[in-house]
Amino acid sequence: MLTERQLGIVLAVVYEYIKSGEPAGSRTITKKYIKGLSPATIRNEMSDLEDMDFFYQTHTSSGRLPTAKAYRVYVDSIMQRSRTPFMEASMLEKEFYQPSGSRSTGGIEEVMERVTNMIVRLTNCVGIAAVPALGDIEIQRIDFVHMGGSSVLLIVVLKGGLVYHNHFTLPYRMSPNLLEELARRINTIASGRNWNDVRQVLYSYALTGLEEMEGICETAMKEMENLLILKNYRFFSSGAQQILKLPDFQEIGKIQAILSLLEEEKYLADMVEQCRVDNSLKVSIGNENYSEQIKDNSIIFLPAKACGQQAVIGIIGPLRMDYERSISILEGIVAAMEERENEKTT
Amino acid sequence: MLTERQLGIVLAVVYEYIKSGEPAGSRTITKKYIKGLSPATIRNEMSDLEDMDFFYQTHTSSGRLPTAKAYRVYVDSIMQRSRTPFMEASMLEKEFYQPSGSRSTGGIEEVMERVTNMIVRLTNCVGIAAVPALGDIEIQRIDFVHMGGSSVLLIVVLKGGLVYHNHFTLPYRMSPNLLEELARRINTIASGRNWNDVRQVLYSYALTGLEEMEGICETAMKEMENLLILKNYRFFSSGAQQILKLPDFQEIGKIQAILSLLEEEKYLADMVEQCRVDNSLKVSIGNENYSEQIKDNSIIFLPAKACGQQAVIGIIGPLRMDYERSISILEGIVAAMEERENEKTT
DNA sequence: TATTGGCACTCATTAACAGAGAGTGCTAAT
DNA sequence: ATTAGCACTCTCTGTTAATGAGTGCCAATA
Repeated sequence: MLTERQLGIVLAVVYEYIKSGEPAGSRTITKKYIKGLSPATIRNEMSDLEDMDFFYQTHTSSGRLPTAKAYRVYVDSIMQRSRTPFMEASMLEKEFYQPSGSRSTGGIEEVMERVTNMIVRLTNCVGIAAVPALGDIEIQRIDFVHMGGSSVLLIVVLKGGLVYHNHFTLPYRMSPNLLEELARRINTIASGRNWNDVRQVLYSYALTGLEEMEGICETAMKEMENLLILKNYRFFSSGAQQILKLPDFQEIGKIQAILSLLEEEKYLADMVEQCRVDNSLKVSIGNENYSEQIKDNSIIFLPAKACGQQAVIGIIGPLRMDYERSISILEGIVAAMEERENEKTT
Repeated sequence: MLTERQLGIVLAVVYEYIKSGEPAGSRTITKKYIKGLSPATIRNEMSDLEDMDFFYQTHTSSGRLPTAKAYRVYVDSIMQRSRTPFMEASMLEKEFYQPSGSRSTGGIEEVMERVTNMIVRLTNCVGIAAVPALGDIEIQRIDFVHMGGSSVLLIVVLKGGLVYHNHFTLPYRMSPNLLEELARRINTIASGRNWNDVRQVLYSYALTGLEEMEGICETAMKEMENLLILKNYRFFSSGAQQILKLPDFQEIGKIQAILSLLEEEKYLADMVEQCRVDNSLKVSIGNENYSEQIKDNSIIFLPAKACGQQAVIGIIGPLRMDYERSISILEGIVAAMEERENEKTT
């Protein structure tokens, strides 16, 4: 569909624009990328490519700007050729081991936080990390804390150290002792398994011999369901401050788009889900995104492992981002995380 | 120090600027606020007031803009005269009772979140809520969750339902049973009291009969100290998105100032502390703030009560904010919170 | 002595205009 | 198929002029 030369021009224009931030003109292309041809030839090709929706112009005589379609071609070409591993990989490891205070260990939450911070620092874009599909993660412990009256605090600890908690009210008062008994029963069954596996059987088991507590059990179960299923992912992100410095985000509207994206989470959740099940790198460019409002942004997600859990790390940045660098940085971090995982288990 | 008329002019200029956003000229003042005098007279006064540092001009022939000093005079005058209670108070109550899903109750965290959201919605500024001085809050429950090996998850539940958790590593491996025993002992002593009261005695008590666990106890105590003392306040905030819409925040730099203020927290902590001990409304205007970078912002804090705990709610907004409205909204929310408190205990 | 009217002056803002520069599209020549 | 040449378009910058809001100052006034 594209000739060799056309492909070269597309790649050149995208590359030039990523590096310089300026629209690329025919002259620049002949000088820097496709030597031996005259600007006029390139112009003709460019005109064709514009018809094919790879380029656009801000005005009739400006240079060419790549469309999302062109970025897609560019990213695909990057992914095919082998990337040079991120050079500062050694720094990554150090980062992981350098304790952020006195406590050098830390559960999955701390790892995720460090990862996002690292991404922000290295890319100046917004870093994201997510632990997906809570229902699939082994339950470590469940606790009810009696807060007085019929008010109860539910705490769920998942394997890897994710902690969720939520307040709820029981249909009637109950004694702390009964509550403890209930927690013990639930723990006996649920601990070591994941919620999806036990949700069906848990209710009847917990109730055995405590039939008078039916209402309470039901409420408690519903609450756990809320915590683990409705909140399907746990997102960590940072760097919203950083992007304010980027030239691509000098418009308030764009910042707003990103902030609301982070707040909504549901669009991200879709992509994270895809990345997780396919277990492969995902790049979503501009209007390929689900949400209209972030059509000026690109999102990259990569599967990773943290504290024995599946996880996904990624980055949100401008359409015009250095995809090659971003991807190899993410790959470097995933590798560092992997290494850390292995070391832990030995 | 200021004549009656001068005071009137200062108030008029601030008021006019808050309402219109435009610098106030001498003519406007005579037309809208101080009738019966000619613009020339006002000009003379204004010139004097500019020398006294109440006004400044963007250029030699622009209208007058209020300085922080003028805002201070204005705010002081507002605080003296009685405010009309916030009319939409009924809406506030509804808000509190309207459940945000199916669960209508909720611990202090949910209350704080609702409060900040309410502030944002009503003022279009950044809403803040803080639970201060964790060391003073009664401890409800302490838990250790054994995460395998020597890795432990510490969970602390405070009265009102604040939950803190953190991972740490013990100096050597230990059995889950011993860990449970330790937790039980600590709970026996600490539960129902605050950390400041028990920190001294806790260590020796917990150790009695378990001398071989000295290292573990020490680590665990240090970890609790970290959680409760180093993190002296728990801040909730929202609305960073909203302010992007405000005309005062069209400059990226200003947004950045606010975001970093929210992230650092330590400047806010000082003010919250003051507000808490004095138990009174605090307004910090522009360069009265500790931090240089937020000299274009004002912060208002008001003491409040939530779930039996002392709390502080507040708002961060532009220098040019509607102080009167902001304050009465905050007062309205505090009143609604109070009412809710009373209802709970009956 | 406090107030006022009058006037010159300053500065921001806007529009209109011209020239330079970058880049294109088209056409005719190679 | 490629290229050189040229007209054309559009942005960007700087200049100029007109407008208008507002001040500062001074002399007149009550």
